Amino acid sequence: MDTAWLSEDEEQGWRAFRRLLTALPARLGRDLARDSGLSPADYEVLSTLSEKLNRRWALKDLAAKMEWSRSRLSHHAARMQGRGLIDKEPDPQDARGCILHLTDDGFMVLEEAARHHVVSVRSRFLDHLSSDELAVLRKLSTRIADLPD
Amino acid sequence: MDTAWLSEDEEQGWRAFRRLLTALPARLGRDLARDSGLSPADYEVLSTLSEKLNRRWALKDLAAKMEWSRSRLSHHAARMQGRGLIDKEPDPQDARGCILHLTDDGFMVLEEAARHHVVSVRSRFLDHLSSDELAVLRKLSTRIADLPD
DNA sequence: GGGGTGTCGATGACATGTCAACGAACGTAC
DNA sequence: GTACGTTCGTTGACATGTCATCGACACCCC
Repeated sequence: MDTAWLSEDEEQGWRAFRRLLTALPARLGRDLARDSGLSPADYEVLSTLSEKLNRRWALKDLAAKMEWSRSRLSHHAARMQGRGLIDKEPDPQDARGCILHLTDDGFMVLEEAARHHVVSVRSRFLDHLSSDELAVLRKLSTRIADLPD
Repeated sequence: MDTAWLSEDEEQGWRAFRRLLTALPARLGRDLARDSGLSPADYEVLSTLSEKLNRRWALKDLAAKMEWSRSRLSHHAARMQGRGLIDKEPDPQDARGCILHLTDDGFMVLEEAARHHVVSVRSRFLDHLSSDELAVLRKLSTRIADLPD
């Protein structure tokens, strides 16, 4: 039904890719939870925060960078604050805003998680691609992700 | 952080692909909801059910086919039954089990949804790939998705 | 400097998914 | 035929995500 008006090649390609689209994130997410007790969302927040020099970021900017809604990040940050991974401070520049920052605890958790995560990404993904395939994948991914929303 | 021990090429490739991994399902899901009022999960249940000749499937078999947990499908099927998209019957072969079947309503909703969905998959994905790229993507997707869990 | 407009983060209602636990029914071995 | 372990679908508690709404504040323009 799904692919009633696709050619045979298109249908097979789309089917195969759709399987990857569900299986790969599920596997990486399971590895992450097992190795570090983090959800993929936790990991994304921590790693994005850690990219800033002072490990601080205004909520709205972090949300924009990750392409999350402010609501989603507000909910998630509250939970992560409860676990001591990040802290929240008032923004001195804007009394409406708030600054999220990675705690030392959060940073340590992230470093340990990253060590495992890289292994996971390799063993479940990168190790099974030739460099040509990776180049093709990168080009096509960029092209499609860059399409207007 | 994420990619601290990846080569430059690996990091760029993985980053680009990760963007696709989140952006594409989000866009297709939005299209689906807008065009048909279905969630991606709804659509998957309906289209998988419709593949059987009699549009009937034991819950456990449907769950296995879609690689869902029985719990997830039980929850989801209950909601879809409430909307009249599917029905639930006792399994004559096994008094523990139940048979899900696509209602006429559900089938009509699916047909309309599929019409739009194909357009969506084309315009957001297939139309932007050469046939060579699609072939590469299919091969690599199959290889990676087929890895053990 | 005051008023309208827009942005910020928080919140509550809701939809969805996971997990562990459960009772009922199955199937096998005795 | 009955006792045992397994499988079935359901359920409840919980984690997570969306959306609409809100009060507080910022910004702009007069």
